[in-house]
Amino acid sequence: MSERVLVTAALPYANGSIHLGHLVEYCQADMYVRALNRLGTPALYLCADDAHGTPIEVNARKQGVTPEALVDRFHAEHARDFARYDVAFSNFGLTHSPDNRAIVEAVYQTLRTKGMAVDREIDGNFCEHDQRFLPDRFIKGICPKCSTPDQYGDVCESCGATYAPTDLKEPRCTLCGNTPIIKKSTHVFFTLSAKENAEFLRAWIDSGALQPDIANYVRTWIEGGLRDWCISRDGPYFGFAIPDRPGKFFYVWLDAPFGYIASSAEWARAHNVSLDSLWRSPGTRIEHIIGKDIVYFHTLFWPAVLNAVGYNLPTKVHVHGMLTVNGEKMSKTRGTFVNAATFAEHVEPQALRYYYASKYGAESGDLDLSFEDLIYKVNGELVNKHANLFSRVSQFLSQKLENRLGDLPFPAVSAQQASTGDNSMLDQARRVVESCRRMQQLYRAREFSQVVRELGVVADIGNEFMQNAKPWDQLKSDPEAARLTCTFVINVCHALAMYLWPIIPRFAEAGARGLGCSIERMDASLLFAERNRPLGVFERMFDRIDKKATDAIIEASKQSLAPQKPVTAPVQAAKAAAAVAKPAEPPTKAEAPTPTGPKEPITMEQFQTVDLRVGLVRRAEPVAKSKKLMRLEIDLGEPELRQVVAGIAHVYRPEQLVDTRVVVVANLKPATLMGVESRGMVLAANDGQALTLVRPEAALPPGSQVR
RNA sequence: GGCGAAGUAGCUCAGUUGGCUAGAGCAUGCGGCUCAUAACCGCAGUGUCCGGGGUUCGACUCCCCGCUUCGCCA
Repeated sequence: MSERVLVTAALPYANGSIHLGHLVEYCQADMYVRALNRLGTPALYLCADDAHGTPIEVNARKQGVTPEALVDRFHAEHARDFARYDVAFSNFGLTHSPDNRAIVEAVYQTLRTKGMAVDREIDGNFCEHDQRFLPDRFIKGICPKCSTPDQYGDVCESCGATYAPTDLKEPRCTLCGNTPIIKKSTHVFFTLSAKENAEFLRAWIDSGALQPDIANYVRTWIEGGLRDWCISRDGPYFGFAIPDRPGKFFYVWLDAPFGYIASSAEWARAHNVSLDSLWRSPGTRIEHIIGKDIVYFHTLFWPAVLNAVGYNLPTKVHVHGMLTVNGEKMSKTRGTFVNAATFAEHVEPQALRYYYASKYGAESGDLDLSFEDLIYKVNGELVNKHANLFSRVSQFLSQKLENRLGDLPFPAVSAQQASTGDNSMLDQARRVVESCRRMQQLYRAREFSQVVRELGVVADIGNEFMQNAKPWDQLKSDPEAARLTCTFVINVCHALAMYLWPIIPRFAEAGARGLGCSIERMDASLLFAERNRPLGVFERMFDRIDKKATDAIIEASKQSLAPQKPVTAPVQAAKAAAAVAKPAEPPTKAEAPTPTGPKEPITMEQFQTVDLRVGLVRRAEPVAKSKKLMRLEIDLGEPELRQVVAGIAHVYRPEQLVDTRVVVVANLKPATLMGVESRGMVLAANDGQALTLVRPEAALPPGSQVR
């Protein structure tokens, strides 16, 4: 059997939405896998949602749902987002799965047997109020070095000092604000510090698994001395219970990477092959694609544990840089922290893929997304150069030459020979083929930016050829010469479709349909064989991006993620609400629109001033002394629940509301009804008699926009 | 502080073992074409290759010092 490649992208955490930064990685890996497969190297793209850990456990509890429910919700959302960006996993699993549990338990047993998992008692920060040990990120206090308040338990954002949570001055639990105490607990450690691990890791790095700069980086860690790694956590924790250690769970960073293997297991079962044929097989190459931020986990613990338990080692760990937007770190206030879904609402996702491809190299440098640059690249290259070439030649043939290809003055096989440098049609064909062969190498090396450059060269050959041959002139004296010219250019388009596919598959497929060509294999030896047949029907392939669209992305990102601060102080808010609630509205009774009658038309802009959101009702109770009013606490995806008063108590009972979804006007000015402040309004339909809540049909996450 | 990356035309960048007049795209200017999504083709410029030393017949490329920017540091 031929060699197979397993490509993984890091597991997204199932506690938040996919954003543009995530997509840097998933698109890159997707292009790589698509390219490998079309180059004839079977490749799988494996990923999963990372379901475990304290943040998910705490967040689920806050929302009053089980961690499983929270995770399932994000899993569905992530799958939907990835599909929109043509990120096509062979399998997209979830680390909270039976396969993963079985794998992790077996790994643990092996480590125990080999004496590589040992117990050790350590001090932990324990909150007596919440009855739990607190991870570093759940403790805040004053930095011991520079006295900046409100710093996490591991590192000071102000001076960059690193320390233990116990070093903090005035440490507090971020959940309840109480001071944690020190408490002992027995934990399981993986004996990373054992000599053989350092030796093994040095050898593994020397095998060429890492880019040179990353290899250097990791070597400094090894030479600085490796420490044992704690692989257990105290409950309450959302994770896999450790079989022989009641109350303890496997640390998320132990089971998360095994999610790669568990995801492979799901794929293997569905395709009727054994897991061992993938992960314990000399015929498999494992390639991880990860961000800089998690190099540590993938280059020390992970290979060391794999080595200990006898799985295939990573052949490559490709590290990419972080995303900046418009030259700066993604910022929620600036609107540059953009969710995948938000971007896709305004700009065709393939534009982002093309742009990212034009920036991807094999090195680990950061990648900047400049919206200005995005527009330039997509409009100036993808549309003007590529899409327009398909368009001009297809339409010329269909309008003037019965949509039929002619023959070329050379056999396809002669296009495979080296260019001689003359400017003949054959020689230009050879240049195209040479470009395509270069692209094959570049794809394998993940040098996508150079692929994009090479694609530009090919498109230029097509455009220049058509321009110089002037088929519109040829048409007058020798229509067959014009047909010949177009046949050549169609073959250039075929090459483009074939080699654009890994980057922008739907664009390439639309192009191939119009040409009636196959692009199932990325193989330069198949080029210049398109001749003597009718052409397909041309479809418009891409539209330019308007700056208004990217502006809208930034605007929408500000809105959807800006913390919902009260617009005014409570007292002022009450006044403002009174002002709105009372006068000023209908001019006269006669002119006032009837409830059922049509209202004045409004513009889209006016409508968009209303911020409608999906809300998940957490608590509901009737307002005392009121017949109709119900006090609701609603999750709008904000840090805190929203208190909203709704006139629905005469129709709904509290238990009919809790844990159901409603639609909320999120930016309504606060008002006080019967002495209870209401910050928002729940939408309900009313025909004058019956009243019914407006409810989203699917269980979208709280805070989802309604429009 | 330590480690690392980067600094080349107005902008974004390419320049794999040191070698002929330092390149591409965009933007700008001029000209051409009309099949095409105001697209396409041709021509034209401009650079103390961050600064300063050094090695060399020769340095954007190698070495040292400095400046600036940006990452990472369990």
